[in-house]
Amino acid sequence: MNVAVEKGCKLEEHVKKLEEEKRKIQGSELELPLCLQILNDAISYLKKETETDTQPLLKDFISLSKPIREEHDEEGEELFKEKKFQLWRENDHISNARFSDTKIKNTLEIERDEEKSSNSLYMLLSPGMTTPKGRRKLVASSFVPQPPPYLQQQALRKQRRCWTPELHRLFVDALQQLGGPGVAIPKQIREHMQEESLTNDEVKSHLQKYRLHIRKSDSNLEKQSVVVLGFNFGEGGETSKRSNSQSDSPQGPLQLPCTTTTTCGDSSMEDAEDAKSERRD
DNA sequence: TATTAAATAT
DNA sequence: GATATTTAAT
Repeated sequence: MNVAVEKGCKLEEHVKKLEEEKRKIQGSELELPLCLQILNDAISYLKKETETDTQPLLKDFISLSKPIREEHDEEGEELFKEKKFQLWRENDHISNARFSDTKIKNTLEIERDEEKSSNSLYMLLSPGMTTPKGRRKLVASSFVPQPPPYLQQQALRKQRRCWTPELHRLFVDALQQLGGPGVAIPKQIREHMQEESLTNDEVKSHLQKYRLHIRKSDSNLEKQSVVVLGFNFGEGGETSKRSNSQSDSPQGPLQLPCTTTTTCGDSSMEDAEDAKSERRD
């Protein structure tokens, strides 16, 4: 007859303990946002439970008798697996990392490897939550978790722009019109190209690559002339790495295969040399 | 596994 | 806007 009362007392006691712990970590709210959230959830759940005096489902969520462990060792893993809860890093700097499809895919692959034949609950990790060995540090919930909407949003990565030869041609033309790669700025280039679908960022990225290529060509050229002048007596380093007739030598075109698998042909930086003579920094 | 184009962050 | 870093394709 006292069973219910006893249970209620235990729950209340536990709520008090939780609230006490909550107070303790409230000072470190920024460092432990998730702990706080978990505590809040647990407390409100427990409170509801004491009110309604329903069968405590909480044991599925948190063990009342044992403290929560953040780390677990091999032996304890099985037991710990039963108490799963989802932890998303929200305010952590790591949350800046995008939740790319690949990451989700990789995580699921890890999951599959680890729990192949078990009753398998997906345990998605937010980026950076694995140990160096790839083992999980924190455990996920007992339902199949979905990243919260804001993380799903982050998962969307812009589709790759393919720089077709024509597009590159436009780009180089624009550069020439605008005074060369050293002076032209992405916004002007884009406007000059009059390619509606292009964004400044895309142009910027392409320009960066273009400039890098020029720089690389320059330094190769310098090294070559040093060798020609007979000053390079040192180790066979860079210059011996490729034969002089290679097509990506400063005089020749550098093929930049387009990464898109389908329709895009080769793009190339072959005009880099032309433009080089025009640039003035 | 290394290279690198393109995207994204700083 | 420039540069550094990350992602993803090959």
